[in-house]
Amino acid sequence: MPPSIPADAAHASPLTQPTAGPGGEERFQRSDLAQEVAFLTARARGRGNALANRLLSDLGLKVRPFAVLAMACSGTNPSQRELSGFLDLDPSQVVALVDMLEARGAIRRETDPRDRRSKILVATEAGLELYAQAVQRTREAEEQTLHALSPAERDQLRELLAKVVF
Amino acid sequence: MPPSIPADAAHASPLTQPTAGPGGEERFQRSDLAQEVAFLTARARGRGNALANRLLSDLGLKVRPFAVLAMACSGTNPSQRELSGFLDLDPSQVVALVDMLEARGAIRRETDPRDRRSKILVATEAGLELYAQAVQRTREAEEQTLHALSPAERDQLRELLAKVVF
DNA sequence: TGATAATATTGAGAAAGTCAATGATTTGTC
DNA sequence: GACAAATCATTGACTTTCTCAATATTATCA
Repeated sequence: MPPSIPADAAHASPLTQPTAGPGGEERFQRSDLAQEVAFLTARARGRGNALANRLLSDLGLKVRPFAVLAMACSGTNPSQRELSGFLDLDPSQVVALVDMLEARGAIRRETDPRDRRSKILVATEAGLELYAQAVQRTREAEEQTLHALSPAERDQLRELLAKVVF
Repeated sequence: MPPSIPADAAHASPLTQPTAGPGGEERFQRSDLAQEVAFLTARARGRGNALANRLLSDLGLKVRPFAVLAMACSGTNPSQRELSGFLDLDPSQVVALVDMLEARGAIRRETDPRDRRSKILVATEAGLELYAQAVQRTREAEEQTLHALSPAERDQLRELLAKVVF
């Protein structure tokens, strides 16, 4: 067996140290990609989403329906169009989510008297209760997701992200 | 026209001020949901992703393939399994992405001599050039996405997110 | 009044995510 | 050394999510 040192050097045979580090992924943390905010953000949202979905599952909810419910419970009386914009969802996706939550009796559609084309979402009593339960789960998810950050750092992160997206 | 003050208060008829504010979504920014880091993160990644995809489109790339290419170009010699973990993708998704990039001639699979089950990804010359082009696009996307933040704030954000996800 | 635009909705098709099964290979155990 | 169990890449089926065009209803504007 040859000493596993191929002849050419440039970029043809980087098989010299395939799995160098311990066993983890620390090896990748210095890559260009790992420095991109976009990558870090995607990873954070992926992890957070997965955890939140898990914690919400016993309520028969996922993150998306939760967001719609939360807005219906917010007292801001959003229309579906506004929700579509605020939650970055296609109008047709909002329809599906609202259908589901309305079928569960958590929210109601009320046609806006000012503009009878649009439907305003309002929470039912049951919806408010469901939301109260769900919020506990998402708070726990946030707690776990951000456990590496101090309270001050969490506020910092929240404010920086708010600056970015608003 | 009545003074638009419905008889019941609680949660039955919130049709009083459907579209109060100017025209935008400032109205929703004080909702509970808008305070959740998870929501802000999802929004940031959604916006950033969409922009990056747009800027990468003339290279025939999207964010996901770009990430795989970036790791193949990183000099860390990742296996597909490692990529799956690092990028939060199902192994089968990695297969599809690698197939595509390999068909384009941007990367190659090399079976790890230390473990002949796993394949290590390495960039070709053409892949390195493609990556160089692509990185310009993603830098521009990051620039635009984070335009509201100062350089110091961008570093802060990067470090906070890194703490969260690593 | 009539033309134009916006809202919710439907439906179709593409893309992405999830999961189980498989062949090849490695690792651990006797 | 042989055998069982675990791991990697891969395939395929399946579900969920995304994206887009078309439509009926209602508003807005000239």
